[in-house]
Amino acid sequence: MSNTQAMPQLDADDGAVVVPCCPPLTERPFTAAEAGTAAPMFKALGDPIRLRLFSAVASHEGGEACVCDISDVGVSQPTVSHHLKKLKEAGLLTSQRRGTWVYYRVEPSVLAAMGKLLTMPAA
Amino acid sequence: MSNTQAMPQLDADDGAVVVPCCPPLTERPFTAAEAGTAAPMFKALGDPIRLRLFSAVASHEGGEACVCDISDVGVSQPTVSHHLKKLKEAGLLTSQRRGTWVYYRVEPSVLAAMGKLLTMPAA
DNA sequence: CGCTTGGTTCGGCGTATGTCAATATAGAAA
DNA sequence: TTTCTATATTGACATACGCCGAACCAAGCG
Repeated sequence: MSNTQAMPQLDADDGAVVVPCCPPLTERPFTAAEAGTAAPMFKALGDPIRLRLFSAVASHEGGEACVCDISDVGVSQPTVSHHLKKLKEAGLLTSQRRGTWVYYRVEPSVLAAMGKLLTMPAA
Repeated sequence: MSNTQAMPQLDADDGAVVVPCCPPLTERPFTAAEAGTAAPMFKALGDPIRLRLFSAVASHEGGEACVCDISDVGVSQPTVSHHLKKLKEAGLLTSQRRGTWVYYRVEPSVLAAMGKLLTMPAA
């Protein structure tokens, strides 16, 4: 599972496909395919703990944070790890081990893409 | 359930709290309270069917659509109704009965608020 | 090597969620 | 009123999800 081979369209670590995705939600009705791509990103942010973890990483210096810096969200450490994994699988975060610690960082392009989805029709 | 009394912070129809909510996710770590408020909105859009329904309403003329216009998303009629209810409870949609038909419309302020959450730190 | 610290994975448990068929309600129409 | 159409609600079911403790892996240190 944790082989380090080069894999196309995958993040440096593992499982974190980065896609451009979809027009604004208000532009035209989403197709099933578009919804299937975009929904998991919203879903990933749809849990309070994950939202806090994501915000903690995103607001951290350099858009990057060690797990140890953001683990204080009121759940056990395994649960934190589980949620970070979900965020990574949704393509919102990437992870990198540096020595003893593991650092998570936001995927800026995905954040921007989600922002555009919620764009209003030019007022 | 469908009493028509004036209720503070509640939508005209029922259960649809409209809140301004939270700074950008990247500004500072979300508090538990902020996460508890914002997460349900993302959660509501975290299902492909709901995302399509929401997009269908949002992209419809006048940001409003009859249920009959958007029900073709591949699930049964009760399921459509169920998802629309969820979107309403999350404060993303409001509903209004006009004669035989029920019209759903987007809550523009909430859409804008979610967009701001995903704002990047001024590049 | 063994020990300690940081983090992930596993197994299980209780609850939430998505779905449908069946039924109920709201209006319009006959 | 009876009937028909449009939508909502109920009840049941299978699956997904969030959570924890226990066990496990990875890296540094004696």
